Amino acid sequence: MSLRWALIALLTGRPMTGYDISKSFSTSVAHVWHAPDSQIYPELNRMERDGLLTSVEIPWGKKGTKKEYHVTDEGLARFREWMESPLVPQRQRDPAYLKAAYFDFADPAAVREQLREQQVYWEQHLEMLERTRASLVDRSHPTLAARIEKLDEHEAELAVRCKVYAYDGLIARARSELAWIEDGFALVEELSG
Amino acid sequence: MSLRWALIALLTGRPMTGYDISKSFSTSVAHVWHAPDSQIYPELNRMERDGLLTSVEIPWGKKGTKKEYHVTDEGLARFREWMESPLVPQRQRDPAYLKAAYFDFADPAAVREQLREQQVYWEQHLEMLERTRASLVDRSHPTLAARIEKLDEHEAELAVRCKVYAYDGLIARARSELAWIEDGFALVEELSG
DNA sequence: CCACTCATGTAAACAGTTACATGATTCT
DNA sequence: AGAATCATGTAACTGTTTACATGAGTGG
Repeated sequence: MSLRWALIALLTGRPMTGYDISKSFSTSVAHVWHAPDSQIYPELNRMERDGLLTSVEIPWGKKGTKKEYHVTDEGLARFREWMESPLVPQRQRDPAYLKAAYFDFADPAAVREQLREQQVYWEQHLEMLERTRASLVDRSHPTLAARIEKLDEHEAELAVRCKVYAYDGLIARARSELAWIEDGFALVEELSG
Repeated sequence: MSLRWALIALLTGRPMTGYDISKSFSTSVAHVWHAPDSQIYPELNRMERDGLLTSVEIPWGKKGTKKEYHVTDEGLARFREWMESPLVPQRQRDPAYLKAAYFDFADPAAVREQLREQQVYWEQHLEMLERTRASLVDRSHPTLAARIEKLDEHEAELAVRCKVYAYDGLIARARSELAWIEDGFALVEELSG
């Protein structure tokens, strides 16, 4: 259900077509919420049907049109409702921890290899998060820039702080994963030694 | 698919009935992988059909029987295969971060309330993780105790270290969440001030 | 005999993944 | 002319959640 709110959140910045949204979801939004095209387009249609969005047909090329989605008052009200409703704690379901608990069942070399892969992944992820955080602070981030255009300086500052706060959480998580992976290398030495 | 491996992982400790497993999944295993009864029983049947488990009918009371599941060699081999196969990085999909990025859309009092709830949840969760970690270190944890009975002291020590390592990761994550929530309280002061 | 635990599921709905499908437009 | 991008999906499948269903055994 959160996909719905992630879509509204994005569209409060500026109206977008399904394609624009889909591109955002494969870049910056993906840090907070991932979804493939095949989930986005049908959900946009359902949201329009439910009155949370309206769409404007925009000519594209000679014959084609594209649909630009706008958040309705109803959509914004529902978004606020969700924002203020209690957050249900996520159930733990991360294969990395499950595997770690049983590292003694696997070949230490294979474990080391997996740790290396995870390390590369999280290092790249962390770098991306830090780049995005910087683009929020200096307000060069395109979606943020579009959003804060409509706001006064005080409101803009608060909007930026919230986004930076979210990224700080993600960055802390990434660092914590990397520290844990580092400890994993020490553990695997014991397993093979 | 990881449910399957979580089930085998648990059953490598000792043979269990569906009910035992289901109880484990609502207590200690839930720290690493959550699943409800309605997912566990059908999966056990599929795993038996696929030759990963065998079951022994055990009389229960006067008329009834219960099924005790044992991991087969095939099951153990497949588990090792999974353990040594690359770990696909989890896509980010945590409503807490999505909400945080848009805190400026919500009433600060509502945000503060949610932060408090999250704080209570993570504090309790952390306490439970630390209790479980302690029971692994002193080897009083029932599933672990059953598992290490079959092992020599060196192997037992390694098995314990792996489980402790997994819990250390979960504990670090919980602490990181709590620190982030703490920062959230500071942020919400700015939003309402 | 009543409540609780033990025991095992089914059914429907929802969320998410993977693979496939198609055609127009713009850039080189 | 061909490649890349813009644009929008459908279909089949897997995984997860929620609600419901049922009955035997055990302890007070």
